Amino acid sequence: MTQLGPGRPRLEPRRRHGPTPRAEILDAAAELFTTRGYASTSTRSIADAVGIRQASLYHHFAAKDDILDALLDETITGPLELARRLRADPAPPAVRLYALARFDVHQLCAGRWNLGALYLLPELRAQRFEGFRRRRDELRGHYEELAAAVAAGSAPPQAWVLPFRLVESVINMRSDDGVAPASAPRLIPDAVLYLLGRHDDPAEIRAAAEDLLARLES
Amino acid sequence: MTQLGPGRPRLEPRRRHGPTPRAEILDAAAELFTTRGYASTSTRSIADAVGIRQASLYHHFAAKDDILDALLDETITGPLELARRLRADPAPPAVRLYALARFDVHQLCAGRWNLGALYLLPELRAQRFEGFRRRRDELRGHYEELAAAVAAGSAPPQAWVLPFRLVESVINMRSDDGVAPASAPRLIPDAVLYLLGRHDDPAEIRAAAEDLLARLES
DNA sequence: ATTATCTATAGATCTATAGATAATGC
DNA sequence: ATTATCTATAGATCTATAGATAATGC
Repeated sequence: MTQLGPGRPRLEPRRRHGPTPRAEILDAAAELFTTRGYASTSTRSIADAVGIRQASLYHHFAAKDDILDALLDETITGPLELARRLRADPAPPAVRLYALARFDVHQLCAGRWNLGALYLLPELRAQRFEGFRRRRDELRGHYEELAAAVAAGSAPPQAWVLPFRLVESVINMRSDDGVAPASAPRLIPDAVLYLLGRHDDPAEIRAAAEDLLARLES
Repeated sequence: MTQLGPGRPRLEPRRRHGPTPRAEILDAAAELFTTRGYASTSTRSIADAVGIRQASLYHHFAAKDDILDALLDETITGPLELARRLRADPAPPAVRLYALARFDVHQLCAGRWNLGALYLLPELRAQRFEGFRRRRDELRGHYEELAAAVAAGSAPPQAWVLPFRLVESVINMRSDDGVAPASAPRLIPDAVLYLLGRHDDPAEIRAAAEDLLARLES
């Protein structure tokens, strides 16, 4: 069949396309966890979606928990690394905040599944996921620090807590509409600036943020 | 023991305080569903939290589904009824939108459990919960209609989709912080107006919205 | 008679482990 | 030898139903 390396051949053809069995499992789990829920998704249904036996999952992950944790880690790493780099960057805070929001919204929209929806799972309150929660709290702290530096006098008091929430809102939009809103990568960062009292045309900041992202990603 | 009416006495003392066994069950389920997840909460654990046997739940609800549906219905009814009344009200759109946001945020904050967190459960995509989804979509439509009427020229394009999302964000705040943010009932409605281009002091609109709510609730 | 509980249990899962098997690669 | 799969299954659930029981209220 489609034998790619060592190991006993599968009985079923490949149904997910990923570079490794691990990636195939993560892709299937991402779909099922986001559309049916984590606890409602059995390891059997993940295996079925991949085209392997239920027990074969355990060659790649020691427990069901670990599949969810791997997905969470994948999604938080990008924005968190970016936020850390932005912290030390000499660009103006408004440009840095715009860049972070734009990157984060794009990633939340671009993925094949709405992985951001996993962030709100009550299951993440368990001790098992403390590592993820801490990383996400750090990301939120970076947003708030940047937003506080950007906020102008006319903005509503405490508006600096809202940019992070506006970015998260694309998760809800995507969940309600079924597709990622095409306008979000521009609308949300623009709204972030506006809400913080920057009412001038954001074109300049937007362009500077794109340059900054290109610079930091290289 | 604390025998309040007909029926065989419980073996355990009451642990939840509600006017009826049904209310006790809903209270226990609200806590467990929001803190551990819907699918992760067994009917046994709900019964334990109430102080009855697992099978006794089924005297009050025909299925586990129905407990969740009852909770969802409780939370959407208030804002939805208000939004319907506001639609025909002669008050200015900004006052009506402020009133709706203020009422909704207050309810999301005031409840003993963070029931809004249930809205994002992937389980709600099942056919079973279509009724709830439709009611929530209607509420969202009311927000967008009012917001579009309020939006001033300087607001970011499509900003009218954001007020509903800002209101929802108190769910995430409450989930992340563990407690409802005390400032939210003022911050969020203020931010809604600000984001739609109304930058003048919101005190007047706020006062008018309070009056409107007092009038409509009587 | 009606009600709300109880006991007991069927039948269907579900996660994870043990150990066999069929490839590749040295 | 190493790897990725397979088969088989233990043991622990979990939801829902059947039917008994112990109150209240007419």
